[in-house]
Amino acid sequence: MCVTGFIRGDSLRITMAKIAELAGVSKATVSRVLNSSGYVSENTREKVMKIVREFNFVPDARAVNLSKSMTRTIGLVLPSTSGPFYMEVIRGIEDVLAFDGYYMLLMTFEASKNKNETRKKYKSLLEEKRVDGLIVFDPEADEPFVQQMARIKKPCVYLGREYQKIPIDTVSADNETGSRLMMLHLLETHGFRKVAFVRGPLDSYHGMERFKGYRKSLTEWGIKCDDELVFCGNFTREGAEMVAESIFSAKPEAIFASNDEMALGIIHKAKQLGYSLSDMPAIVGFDDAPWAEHINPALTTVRQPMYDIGRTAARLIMDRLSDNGHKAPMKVKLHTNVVVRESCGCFKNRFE
Amino acid sequence: MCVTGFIRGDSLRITMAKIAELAGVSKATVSRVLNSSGYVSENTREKVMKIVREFNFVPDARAVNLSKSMTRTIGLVLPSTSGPFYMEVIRGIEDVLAFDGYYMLLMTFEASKNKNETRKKYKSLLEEKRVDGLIVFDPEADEPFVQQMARIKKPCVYLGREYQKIPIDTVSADNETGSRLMMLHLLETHGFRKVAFVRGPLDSYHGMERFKGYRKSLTEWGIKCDDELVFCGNFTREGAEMVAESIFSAKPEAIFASNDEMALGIIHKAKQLGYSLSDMPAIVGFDDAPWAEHINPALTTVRQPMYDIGRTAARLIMDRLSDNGHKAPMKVKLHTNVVVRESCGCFKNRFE
DNA sequence: CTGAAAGCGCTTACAG
DNA sequence: CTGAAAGCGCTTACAG
Repeated sequence: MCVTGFIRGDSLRITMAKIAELAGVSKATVSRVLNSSGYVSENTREKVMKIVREFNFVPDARAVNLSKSMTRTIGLVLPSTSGPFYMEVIRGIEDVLAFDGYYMLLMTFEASKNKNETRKKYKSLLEEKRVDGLIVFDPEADEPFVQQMARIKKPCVYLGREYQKIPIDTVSADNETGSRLMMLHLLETHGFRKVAFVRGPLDSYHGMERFKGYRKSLTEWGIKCDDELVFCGNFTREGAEMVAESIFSAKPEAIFASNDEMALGIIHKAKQLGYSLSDMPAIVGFDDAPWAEHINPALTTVRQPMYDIGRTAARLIMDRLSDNGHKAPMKVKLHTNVVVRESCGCFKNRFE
Repeated sequence: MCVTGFIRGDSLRITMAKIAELAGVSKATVSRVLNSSGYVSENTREKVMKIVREFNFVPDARAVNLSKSMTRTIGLVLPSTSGPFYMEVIRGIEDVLAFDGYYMLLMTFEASKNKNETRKKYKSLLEEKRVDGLIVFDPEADEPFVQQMARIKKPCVYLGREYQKIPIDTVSADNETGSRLMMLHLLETHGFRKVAFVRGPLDSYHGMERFKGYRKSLTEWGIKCDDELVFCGNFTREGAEMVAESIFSAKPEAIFASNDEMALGIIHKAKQLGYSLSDMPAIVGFDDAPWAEHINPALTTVRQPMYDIGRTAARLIMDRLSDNGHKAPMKVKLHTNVVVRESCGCFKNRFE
């Protein structure tokens, strides 16, 4: 059986109409066979499947999407892919999406110069129905914008912040408490009293949260927050190396860098300045970067449950998609925890 | 002007037909305005845009895709997201896609148990026209399967391998030459003659390539390839730690682990066994993992240009998409290079 | 159990 | 410069 115009196995231009014609049935029947929906006699099912296989026919997803009014795709927006742990978020999300047969559209802020352009772009992902739902990690998005996102009334969860006043799903880790847990370790376990803090960029939401935790802890312990012990960084290693000397000259017992990159820079500088591992002040970070356990001394830091954040967010989206019930927005908050290694002074110099 | 059934700003159920009706023109005209295609009088353009803005109308991408017969989406398939450098590939690809206004659909092997299932899935991405093109990093895909991919006759580039006999675009880094460059460094610069090699899983294509480079170098230098110096690993740190002791007892001058994870495991074990940094044999890796420069000693390793691989692949796809010329498949091969740090013996113990 | 027909929401020649 | 109409390739009540 050779039909003019088509080559077997060439799925390029074959459509359901052709399959129907060749099988001697209607498009509706082919559709039923392919979707296992409605009744089809075993006989015609066979007949149809034979042709389908012969031509390796695969329905056009764009047409299916339009008809069924869905896409089986979830958008994911991340600040970057190179960050230490965004990959964990992706993994958490993919695990649940793959299970439900959904696809993931990935977009980052990295490739574009203008953040607001990127925001417009991810917003339209939802508006133009290119995705059924959206997961966004954009902690610098301001409230009016997030309000707009909420008004689209499509499944959308923001990661990393709570936006308490906005009716939108969020999943975040408690950065402030993370800071406080670290301070607890430094103040209680080690008995330090003079703890320096290296801030991130002042417009960073998480940087702010972490700093708040530091200050509140000091207050709780009745320690005055000394401005001389608070330093400005920009979350980069280089930036931290620049201020490292002035930090050292303030003679702190411990240095709390608000991310691991900066902690690394400070440790590096300390070595350059001739500090040995044993007389270096305690230096701790935040994030638990993939290399944090490998550096020398191994870095004590705060870990955010990135995988769980991704997983929880994806679950939330899937729920919204199936229930389509108008449940109240959820504000999920996950725990951070301190990963104790060597750089705080615990287990110091195990192999030396 | 309040139209029944619609709330301003509610883009949920408004379609082009409604916009046309409200603006008192035809759908065709609205389409022309929105796409800036064909002639439209300034007057009607204004009229239409006013309504469009008022209702925040965004055309349904699914319908556009179906009509225009495209999706502006490229699929990307990766072994995992947690690997050391896949993120670089993503970044390279995204940089060019974002520039051309394309979207990226990401899929990994990680979330699924069965590799062949995943292959079927990414193949259908192209068949069902969910994406316009596909970039695949799946070095374990066998030739018959890749043949099938080639026959789909849609833009598709395979990363990491050449598949010389198959007419399909590929972009890969030269792993074998990478190994040889490393061996050159070990043999020539350091004058080592007794170099152990730790293989990856035997079914790994890259593992094979790297091993070949090792053997060829030895042959070239007239050194007999001693089986006693070749060890089996599985690309994991734990696996390497298991064989580390037997490696040491063979007393090699240098140990070439065919990836960084294994090098790390061996270094770790060496420390545990009491080796000091100065009497440890040279230990080098492959991949340049993000933490490779941070460990102690800093790891000498081979670097693949992952960003360039991604970028090149995306460019290739974009070209295919615009030209739609039937140019011959391209086999792009990029260079690897040795990153010299401390673990080979160069700059040993700078800060000690 | 099966088919004719309308519909999903756009685009694009073709007339005028 | 603009509109009527066909088309993209499916799905889905509705009849029978």
